Amino acid sequence: MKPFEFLDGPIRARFPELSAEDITFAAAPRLEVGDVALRTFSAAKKLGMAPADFAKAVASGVTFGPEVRAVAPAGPYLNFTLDRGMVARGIVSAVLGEGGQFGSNSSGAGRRLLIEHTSINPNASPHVGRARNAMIGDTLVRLFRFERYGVEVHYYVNDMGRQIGLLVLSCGDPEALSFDAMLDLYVEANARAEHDAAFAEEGYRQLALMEQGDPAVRAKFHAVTERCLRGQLAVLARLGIAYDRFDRESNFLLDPRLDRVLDALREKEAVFTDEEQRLVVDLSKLGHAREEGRYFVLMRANGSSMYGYRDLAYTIDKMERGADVNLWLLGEDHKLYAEQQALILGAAGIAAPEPIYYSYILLREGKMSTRMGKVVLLSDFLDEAIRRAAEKVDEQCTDLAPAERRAIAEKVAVAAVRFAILKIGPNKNVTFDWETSLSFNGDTGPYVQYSCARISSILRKFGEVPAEIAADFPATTDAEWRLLTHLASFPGIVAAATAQRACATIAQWALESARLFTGFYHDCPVLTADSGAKRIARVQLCAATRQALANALAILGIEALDRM
RNA sequence: GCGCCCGUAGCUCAGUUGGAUAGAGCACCGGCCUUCUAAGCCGUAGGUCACCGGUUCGAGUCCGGUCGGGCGCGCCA
Repeated sequence: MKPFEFLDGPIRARFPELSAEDITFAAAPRLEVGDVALRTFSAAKKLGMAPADFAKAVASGVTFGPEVRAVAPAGPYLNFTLDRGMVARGIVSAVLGEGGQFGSNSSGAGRRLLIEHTSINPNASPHVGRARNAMIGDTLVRLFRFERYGVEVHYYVNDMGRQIGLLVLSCGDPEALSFDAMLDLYVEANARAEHDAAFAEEGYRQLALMEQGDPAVRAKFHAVTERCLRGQLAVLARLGIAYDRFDRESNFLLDPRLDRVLDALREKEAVFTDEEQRLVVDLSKLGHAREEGRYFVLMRANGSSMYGYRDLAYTIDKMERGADVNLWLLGEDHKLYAEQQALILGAAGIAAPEPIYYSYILLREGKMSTRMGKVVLLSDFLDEAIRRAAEKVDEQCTDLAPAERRAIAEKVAVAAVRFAILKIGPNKNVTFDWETSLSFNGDTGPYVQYSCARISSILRKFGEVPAEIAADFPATTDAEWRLLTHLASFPGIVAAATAQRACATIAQWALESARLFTGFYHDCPVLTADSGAKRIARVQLCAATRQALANALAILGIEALDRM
C-alpha cells in the first residue's frame, strides 16, 4: 500500500532522475503546517540542487491531482495540504479489502524459513529470562508466516548433559512424576553431587554409556527428557508458543557428516591434538583474529564429544533441510560461540544459520539463576497475571458467565506478559519488575486490547458495517487523519520488522494505534455523529482500525478481544 | 586485559536508520463517568540525550576517546 503515490508520481514525472527511495514522506510537525511533509534533502542532493530550491521548484513546477489542495515550501521541507477525504477513502478501502492480510507485503511467498528458538535445558522450568527467547522466537515465526514464508520451527533438545545423567540416577519411573517433582529431584541430585563424589562420578558414567549407545541407558535418558520436555511445552503453550520439530542432541553423536568438516579442518591445518590429548580447533587458521576464543575443543581426551561438536552436526542437519532462510535465536552470551561455529562450518564450505541475539532480563539483585533459586518462573508469572486480570474482569464483565470471564482473563494475562517483553528492543538489558510488567494500564498489551474491545462495542451497537465506501469519505478531522495515516504506515512497519528480524516496532506501532484511536474515540462520536454519512464513515474507520490492530496483535501472539 | 551490547525525564522504555520545537507510560499533583467500556481522557511538572572531541547545511542517531553497566573469552550445555 502506497498512500502517497499521488504525490510521488507527479514529482518523479517532472524529475525523472529521482527514484522512489529519494522521496520520503513524513508527518508534518504540526497539522496546521500541512497534512503530510516531504523531506527534500536526498532528492535535492541527487539533483545537485539546494534543498530549499528543490522544494520551491516542486511547489511551482509540478502539477498534482485533485488530492492535493495546497503545496507550501518551508525551507528544505515541502508541506502538502490534502483532500483528506479522498486519501482516507483509499486507506480504509485498502484495510477492509485486505482484511486479515492487511499489512502483509507477501515478501516470503514461495520461500521457506527454518528457525530454531527456545531450546531450554530439559532440567529447568522456563523462567522469564529464558522466555524472552521463546516469545521473540514465536513472534518472529508469526511475523514471517504473516509475510507468507513457509516456516518450520525447531526446538533443540539438549538430552546429553551430566545433569540428565544425575536425574536418571535419581528418579525411578519418570512418568510417575510431575514436572515440578522432577525439577525438585534435579535440584536435590545436583546438591548431592556437590559433596558425594561417587554419585557425581556415576552421573558422568551414565553420560558415557549414553554416548556409547547403551540401549537401556538411552531409553532411560529418553524417558526422563521426554517427561521434562512435556512439562516445559505445557508452560510455553499457555503463551501460545508451539514448535514443529524436536531435534534431540543424542541423535547427532558421531554423525558421519562431521568427517567432511574434520577433513576440511585438517586440510587447513586448523585442527590438532593438544598435549592433554584433546581434539582442538585453532580458529586463527580460519580467520579468527583475537587470542580470546581462539581454541575450540571438539573432543575430550577420552574420546567423548563436546556439546559444540554435536552442535556442528545439528547445524549441518538444519542447513540440509534446504530452507531459504535459516534463523537461530540466541542469548547474547552465545555470540562468540556462534561465531566459532560459523568459522568451523565455513571451513568446510557450509553456511551457518543467521544468528539473532537478545540480551538478558535481570533482576534487581542481578542475573537470574535457576541453581541459586533467583528466578521468576514463567508459570508463576503467568498465574499472577491471570489472578490480577481475573479480579478486573470479574468486576467489569458481571453479565458474563464465569467460564467466559476466566477465558478473557487468561487472554489479558497473555497479552500483558507477551507485550511487556516484546515491546522492548531485544538487545536491551531489561530489569524485571513485577509491578511494571504486570500492569494493565498505560503502554501495555491490555491497553491495546481495550481499544479493540471498545471498537467491538461500537460495532455491536451499530450492526452490519456497510461494504460500500463513499466517494466523498467524510472522515477529515485531525484525530481521524492522524489515525488514518498511521494505519497506512503498517505495511512499511511490517516490512522493516521482517528485514531486521525484530518485532518490537510492531508492538510500538500497535500502542500508537491504540493511542490515536482513543483520541479519535474522544473527539469523534460515531453512533451519534451529526450526519448519516459521517456515522457510516466513522464506523468504517472503526472497523479498519480494529482489523489493523488485530493483525498487529496476531503477530505478537495476542488476541484482539471483543469484551473485557 | 581483549571482544560484543547498552547508557535518553525520579523509574521503565520509544525515537520511522542523519532532518522542523527529543516522545510515551509509571510514579507525583490538579481535573473529567445521567454522553459509543474510566483497563480511559485532559492538564501541571519533570531533559546538559553519561562525558569530551570530531564529521556537516544539520547529530539522541555516524566516527574516535573517557567513564559507568551487562555479557563472553571452560574437558558446561
